[in-house]
Amino acid sequence: MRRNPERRQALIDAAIEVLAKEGARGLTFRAVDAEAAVPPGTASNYFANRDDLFTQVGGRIYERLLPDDATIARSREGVPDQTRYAELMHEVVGRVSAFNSGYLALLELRLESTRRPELRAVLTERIREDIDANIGHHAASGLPGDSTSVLLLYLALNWLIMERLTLPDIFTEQQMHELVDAAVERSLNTRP
Amino acid sequence: MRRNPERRQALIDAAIEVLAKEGARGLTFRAVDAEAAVPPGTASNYFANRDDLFTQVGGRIYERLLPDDATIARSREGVPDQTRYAELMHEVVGRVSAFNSGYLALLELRLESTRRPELRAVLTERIREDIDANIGHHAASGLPGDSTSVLLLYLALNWLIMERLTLPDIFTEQQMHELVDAAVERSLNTRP
DNA sequence: AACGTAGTACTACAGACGGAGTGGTGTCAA
DNA sequence: TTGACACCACTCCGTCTGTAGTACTACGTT
Repeated sequence: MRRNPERRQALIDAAIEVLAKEGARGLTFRAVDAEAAVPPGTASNYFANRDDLFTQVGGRIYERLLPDDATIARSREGVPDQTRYAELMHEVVGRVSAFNSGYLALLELRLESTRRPELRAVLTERIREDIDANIGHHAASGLPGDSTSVLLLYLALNWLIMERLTLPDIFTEQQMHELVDAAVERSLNTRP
Repeated sequence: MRRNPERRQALIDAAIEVLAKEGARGLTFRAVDAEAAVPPGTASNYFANRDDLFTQVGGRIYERLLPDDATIARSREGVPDQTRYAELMHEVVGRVSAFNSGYLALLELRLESTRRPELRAVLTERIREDIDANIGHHAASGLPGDSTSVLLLYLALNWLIMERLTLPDIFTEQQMHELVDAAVERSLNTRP
């Protein structure tokens, strides 16, 4: 088990690409080696077995999907109102669906987690953290809408991205844009 | 290419189970043969190649996820109000997540459709039909809420089922129940 | 009722591919 | 000199597709 962190990260990034391109079953040591353009056998030195590979990718992939520091900083600027919030959500949807392979890989991992308890445990933890962070962030912003609003938004936007990435002809760009706006609007403007 | 429709259907059903259990890459002729408990080589006689197998499964799986006639009949009874509508949505979520392997198989197919244009075409058509039917059905019911409401509900419920099937520990049963209610409520009670 | 034919179920096999794992070699740094 | 690491070669194993060939069954014909 090798310890070179840069190389390990590069291998994990390669694994994400492989997941998106070939699916979960296609994620093998050989495929990762090829994708990362390292000599065959390298990945085998960094991960004990395929299970370990899945788990490590599951642990890191969420970090790659989160906004970078610059984006976070920008998100804290300005007055938090509905327009601002909608902009943010567009940013999230845009960023996540731009990192195409990352989200597809996450979907593959979710399905694979049906068969791998360790992977499921890792993903559950990461995603719960993310959801809690979103709820907390929203509460701190002082905008209307309770945690249920945030969750409904979370649900809708996730499937919207899913739809865009897997069956892009179902909705037009225009429709998707409107759906994001509508989701934000209805999330914030709740009836008593 | 054999023509026995019952046997073909049985093989497709077996393929759905295989998809859910083993993932898209695990869907092979041999695996289908084994799942359907028929001699090896049988599936190979019913589908020209793997691509054909995927496409045929994609064409049928949606039928297995739709409500049966009895459920449709019941759904037309009673006065259409919000309570009734919520019941219906609970029925949908319950039915679809009860047919566990069917929905998982559909998710696998969606991901696989990234790599198979024919499959993508089939799925796109089926899903668009379903969405249009839902919008039409809702419009005919006379309940408040426009097509955007229906779409947002569609998005949220789909991801909710996804969450329940792949990472069941993210939300409690209680939470999921509340989310369905909240989604219906907010979908119907829109602000001008 | 016997027969023939077509469609289908089943079996077996050939050929090929790809992946896991392992042991070994060269190299660089402490 | 020793240890960690990148890199490479090789073997074993499992599995997949496609096809050829045989056995069965149902049905129509005479």
